[in-house]
Amino acid sequence: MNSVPTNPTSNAAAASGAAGAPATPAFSPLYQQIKALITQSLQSGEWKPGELIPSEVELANRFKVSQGTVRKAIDELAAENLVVRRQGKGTFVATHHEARAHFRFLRMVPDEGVPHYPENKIIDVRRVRAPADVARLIDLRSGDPVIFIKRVQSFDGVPTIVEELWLPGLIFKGLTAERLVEYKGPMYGLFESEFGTRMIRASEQIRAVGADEGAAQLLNIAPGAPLLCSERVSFTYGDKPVELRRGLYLTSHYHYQNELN
Amino acid sequence: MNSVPTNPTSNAAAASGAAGAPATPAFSPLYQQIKALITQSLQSGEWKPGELIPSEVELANRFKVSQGTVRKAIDELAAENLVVRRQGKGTFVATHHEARAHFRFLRMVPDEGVPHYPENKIIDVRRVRAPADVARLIDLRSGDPVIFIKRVQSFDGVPTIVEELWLPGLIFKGLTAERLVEYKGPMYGLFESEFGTRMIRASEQIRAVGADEGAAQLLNIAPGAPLLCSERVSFTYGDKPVELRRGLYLTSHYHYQNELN
DNA sequence: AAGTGGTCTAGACCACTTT
DNA sequence: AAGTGGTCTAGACCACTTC
Repeated sequence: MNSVPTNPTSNAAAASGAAGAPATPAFSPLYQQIKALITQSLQSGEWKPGELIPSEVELANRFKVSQGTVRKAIDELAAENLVVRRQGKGTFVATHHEARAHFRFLRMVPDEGVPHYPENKIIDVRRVRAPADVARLIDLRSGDPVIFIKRVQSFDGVPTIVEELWLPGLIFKGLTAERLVEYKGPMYGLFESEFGTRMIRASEQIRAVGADEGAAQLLNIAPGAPLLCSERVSFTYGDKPVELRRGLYLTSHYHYQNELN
Repeated sequence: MNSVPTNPTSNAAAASGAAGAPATPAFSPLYQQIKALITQSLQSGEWKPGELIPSEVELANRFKVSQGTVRKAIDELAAENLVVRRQGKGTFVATHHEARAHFRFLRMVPDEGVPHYPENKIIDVRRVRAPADVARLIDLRSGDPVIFIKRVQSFDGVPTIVEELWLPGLIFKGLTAERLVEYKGPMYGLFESEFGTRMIRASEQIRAVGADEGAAQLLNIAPGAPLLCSERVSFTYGDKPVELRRGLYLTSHYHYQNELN
């Protein structure tokens, strides 16, 4: 990455390219460099989720650029949900410990009535070796240690979601079944608070399948009944995949809500 | 809406609120007003899909504001996919007649290989009266004239999608079966070119269901086989709903791809 | 060379929150 | 009153496209 210039003109000078320099150096706009620096501070934990980051003026002084340039950098981070702006207060590191964040990744909403968060029942937690398909998806090697979690989520007492999670063992080393059972709220909140790993985006593949025996029993439905089947890979900073989640969703009274923009 | 002030200070003056004025007038930032004016020109067809809109400098002169303010307005329109910026060329009205737009609304992609657009087979086209549930969703009254379209879409010759579309009869008056059959490419392209109605966003509800007799026959599968079931309402300018689309998707070799950001 | 969008700066003032 | 993000301006220069 380019270094941040100490005066406004040096970037332009660099961009013009001195004789003998590589043909196509990876130049980027100043505000992108600032954005990368701020992202680094987020990733390193210099500012933790929920905390206030330095003001625009302060960051502008620190990086020796104008406030407008810092502003543009933060604008993009806000658009990517990495930070949250609050007028008069400051800019905060985004966190999964907020109602507004809960339904960004959980898209199941009731056919009638207002969305609410499901209850959580942990079925199984194990330390195992990664199967080939799992390893490939979360950037590990076959046989690497992973944590396997199985759970059922219920809305108003009705079991609706069966999920299996695969997590890199190295990152989530201290994760215990007890902690998972006692924890209320989104698992991403737990990951962020206790393992310093914040999920920032996810990629999901959705299919329809017939319920297998196991799922049918857990969801209290007939085997073969149609279920939504989701395979999701979640990414943390640097587009690093750190979770594979396979879910079966009963869509009799809830549905997957998606906005196409 | 507020009128655009002819000098930079008048908006601030208005925002401070004269004595005796309503308590909470609906003031909005200048750039939002400019954005609304540009959107109006898009909606009215002053600039048609694919066309170049006036340059930032020209718009700034027209509206008597600075280029920066126009820029911020256009930035938001670009973020909402209403226009497309191209450096050195200008800003263009977005259109569905582009490869890049095709997969914004069609989320079915192959499990392996690169996404491509399906072939289209029109099964039925009728002018009917809107059932209550359809009318409610696209902002009509029960019994209002609607156009009903049924079609099957195939990837590589394999029928994969059965869709039923409901369109307000008033807006799509001249729509004929012949035109639909001969038209290649996304239907949204046809709607935009020939009916001046451009879809700008959609809201989708997804479920898993068992195939009914009709769908099973069209998709060449067994009745009861699991299918993705989507109900989508599409909106044009002003958040006006103008299409209801109900689809059944066979997800044996294709899946619904979704990015959670 | 001229025109377009893209970046960067500097300074002013506003709206909101806290002290 | 002081500090924060939000808006708006004016001017400079850059990168890209077209003539």
